[in-house]
Amino acid sequence: MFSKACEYGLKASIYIAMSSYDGNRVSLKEIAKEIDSPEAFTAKILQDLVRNKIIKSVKGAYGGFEIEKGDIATIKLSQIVKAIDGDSIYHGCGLGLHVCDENHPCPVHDQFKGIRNQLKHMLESTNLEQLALDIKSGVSFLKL
Amino acid sequence: MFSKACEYGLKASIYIAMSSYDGNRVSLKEIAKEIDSPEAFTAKILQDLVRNKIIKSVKGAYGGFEIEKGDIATIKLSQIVKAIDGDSIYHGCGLGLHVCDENHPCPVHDQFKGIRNQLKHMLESTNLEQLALDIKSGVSFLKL
DNA sequence: ATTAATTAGGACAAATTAGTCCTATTTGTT
DNA sequence: AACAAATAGGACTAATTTGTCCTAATTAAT
Repeated sequence: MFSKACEYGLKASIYIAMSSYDGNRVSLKEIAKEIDSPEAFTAKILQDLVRNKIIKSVKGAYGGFEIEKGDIATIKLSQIVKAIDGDSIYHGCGLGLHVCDENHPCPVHDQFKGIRNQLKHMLESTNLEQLALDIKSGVSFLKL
Repeated sequence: MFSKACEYGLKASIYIAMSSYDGNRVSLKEIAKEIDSPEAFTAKILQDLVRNKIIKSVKGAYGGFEIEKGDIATIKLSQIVKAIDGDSIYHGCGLGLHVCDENHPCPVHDQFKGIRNQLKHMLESTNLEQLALDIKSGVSFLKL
């Protein structure tokens, strides 16, 4: 569904949100450890999220990654997915046709429409705070 | 969502179904042309579908691919997807966790569950005949 | 029998995605 | 000023997916 990069990006964002919620800036090393991802690869993805202004980075000693407290509840999964995988997941045709719309639908266009819309809605209505709180309360997990 | 191989496999299957509906066996060359896919690569995918007994092949002159008429309406998209991409699309975790279930859910487990179920249901309830007839009647298209 | 049309399949090549390594830069601490 | 702890980023490697090419096997028609 999502690329590996996107999976790491989502998990990392959730972890950063969780820490930032408690006022703790976190290092790449800690993030990679906690979400069980390759460190250097995760670094690239975080750079990407920083460039897209989804998370903030602070260089130097005691630096790391953080999300401003007030932003945690406003960042939607859709922003992260779009930043990393683009938005092909929304308008992309299920069978890979270059043109596929109401006027010229692929054979599964209608069947996919509902699913894509549901996915889109889910990504646009789920924010980092919800997910971070679930982990803090032990309801969900970021690794294993 | 699906791999390229799976997209080609689905399109090819639909095209073969459509021809078989009219009693016409079709060659690899014709299939690749009609679904706009690379010929040799498509050959591999068709071999796979033959091994999985989803379509039938006939070697030699005047040979080609076909689906028994009585089978066209019974072949579900889910069988094709499973043969080519496996069933990770069903149980695979949205964030790539190795373990992700009700007891140990990832942060987006619940959000994804609905979408995956809808996708599963769609693939299991859509058969090749429906799709082939839509194309024959000009309602949907296999290329462009 | 020979030929032409066709699928089967192995070995390879190209493209994309995933991941690593090294160096530069920044910044707080001493 | 020097050092240590961090992110930034370029260049590289590895793995996977996508795609090609060639040869073998099969089969209908002549």
